[in-house]
Formats: sequence, structure tokens, C-alpha cells
Amino acid sequence: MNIGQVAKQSGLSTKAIRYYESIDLIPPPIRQANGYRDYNQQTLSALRFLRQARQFGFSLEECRELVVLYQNPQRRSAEVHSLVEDKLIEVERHIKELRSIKKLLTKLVSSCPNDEGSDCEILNALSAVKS
Amino acid sequence: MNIGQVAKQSGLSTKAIRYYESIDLIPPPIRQANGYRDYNQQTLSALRFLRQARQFGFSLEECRELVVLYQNPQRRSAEVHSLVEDKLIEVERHIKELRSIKKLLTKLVSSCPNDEGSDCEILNALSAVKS
DNA sequence: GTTGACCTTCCAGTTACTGTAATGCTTATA
DNA sequence: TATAAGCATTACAGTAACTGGAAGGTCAAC
Repeated sequence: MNIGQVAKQSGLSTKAIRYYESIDLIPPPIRQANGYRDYNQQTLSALRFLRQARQFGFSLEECRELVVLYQNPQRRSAEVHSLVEDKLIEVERHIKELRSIKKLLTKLVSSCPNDEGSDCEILNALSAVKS
Repeated sequence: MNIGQVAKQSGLSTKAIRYYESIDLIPPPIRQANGYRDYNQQTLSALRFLRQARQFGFSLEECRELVVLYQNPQRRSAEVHSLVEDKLIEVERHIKELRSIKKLLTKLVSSCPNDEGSDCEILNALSAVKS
């Protein structure tokens, strides 16, 4: 299976796949006679796994841990649980932060006359000294 | 005013301040006899402005536009308004995305037995083929 | 005179890739 | 058979927004 095929089926770019190989996140595949990479089903699964984990916001280093657990039959599900729980907390914190930013931006938007004049409360607010 | 002082008063790191200078986001300050940077009040204001804008999620390139408007008495407030409005929409989109991730992570967390066994729905879900 | 806190420049590293160049293989078509 | 398209290969540069560290100069106090 060529890299293009695997890219399509995993939803990753060929660039990303080669990159994951370069940082030892996936094993180097065997090569065809012409030098092309030849992927097996197992690596395809791993790539799908990686894509999903990335979409959930896991960094590649976190993905590395997850892949190890994924491939280790001796794992304890509590370990996986803890990783995902931490990520959930992180996401919640991020949402909170963005909500407060949203609130402030909304206030800014409504405070600006939005006309041809130069007076603008947004710029005033941004340049104001904050304690 | 030394860079350390300005850093404290703007809430930026000295590294960040030198970096902003290197990309022409702020003008190079005059130098003291010993070669130290000597900041004036104006640049301090600009740095405060930048810090606030960064906290609102503006990229440095967006900040550059804002700074230009900030310093241009001929500006039309509608231009500023539009920049901030776009950013608001972006933030809202981001929040939506994170909320959907949060939902999925929550589901994952609750599906995992969180014990000494190796069975884990999280890993199953992550390795599942998605349409 | 030496310690510590500050400043200088410069270079490397971070994250997760993407873009580009230069080149080679495969297959279909003119 | 030439050639063009559509794949593949490697290697290097670039992105964003800085941070860290090295190697060194300066300043104030003890």
C-alpha cells in the first residue's frame, strides 16, 4: 500500500505520515522494489489512531504515550483514563479562557462607533493601563 | 528606562520586547552610553497595547495593523471595528470546536473502567474507523 | 575585588508540520 | 516511442512567537 493510499484512508497528509516516521511515532515501513514505502494494515490503524487523538487535542508527545498503551496488552485502563481526564480538564480551561476573551471582545465591538471618524473606544481600551 | 523596567511595566518579557523590535513592531529605542536600550513613555504605551492585543488573541501581524491604526489619527473607526469583529467570530468558532471536543472527551472518560484491567473503550474508540 | 543583578548579541530549539526543489518511477496517451 | 500526468523519493527552508542558553560587558554594593 503506497503512502498516498494510506494518507487517504487515514485522513493524514503524506507529509505528516513521513514526519511521524521521522520522529519514530510509527515504525518505518518496508520498501517496495522501486523504493516506495509499503504500508501494512497495522500501521494504517496506528495512523488512524493518531489522527483521531490529534483531533482530540493530544500533542504528538501525548500521542506517543497513547500509542504505547494502545499497543501494550499489559496496560491498565486507569492510565489511559488519567491521560484523557487531564486533557479534558485542559480543554475546559481553554474554553473558559476563550469565553472571557469573547466577553471582552464583544464589549469592545459594541463600544466602537464603527464609522468614518477616528474616535474609537477599542483603541482607547487597548492602550489603557491595566493594573 | 531600561528594558527590565519596561518589561515589568508592560507585562512582557525582555525577550519578547527585543523580538518585537527585531520584527519592526516597535521602533528601536535610543541607547544609553553603555549600550543599554533606553525606552520612552511612547514605546512603553505601544508595548502595553501589544500585550493587551495579544491577550485578546490577535496575532503579531494583526497587532501590526492595530498599531498602525492606533498611531494614525486619520483612521476610520470602522476599520478597527472590522478587525475586532473578525477576531470575535474566530474566537466563537474556536469555542464551538472545543465544546465538541469536550463532549467527546467526556464520553470517552466515562466509558473507561478506570481500573487495573487492560480493557479500555477509549483506545477502542480512538482506533475505530471513522467514516 | 568580587559578587549579583542587570544588560548585550547571537544561535539553537520549540511544535507540527507545509512548501519547494530536484529527481525518479509508472502508466496512459498521441 | 516520446511525453505528459500523477505518483513517489530525499533534503532543506520556512512557519509563529517566542524561550533558553552561551559568552560576555556593566553597574552597584559590600
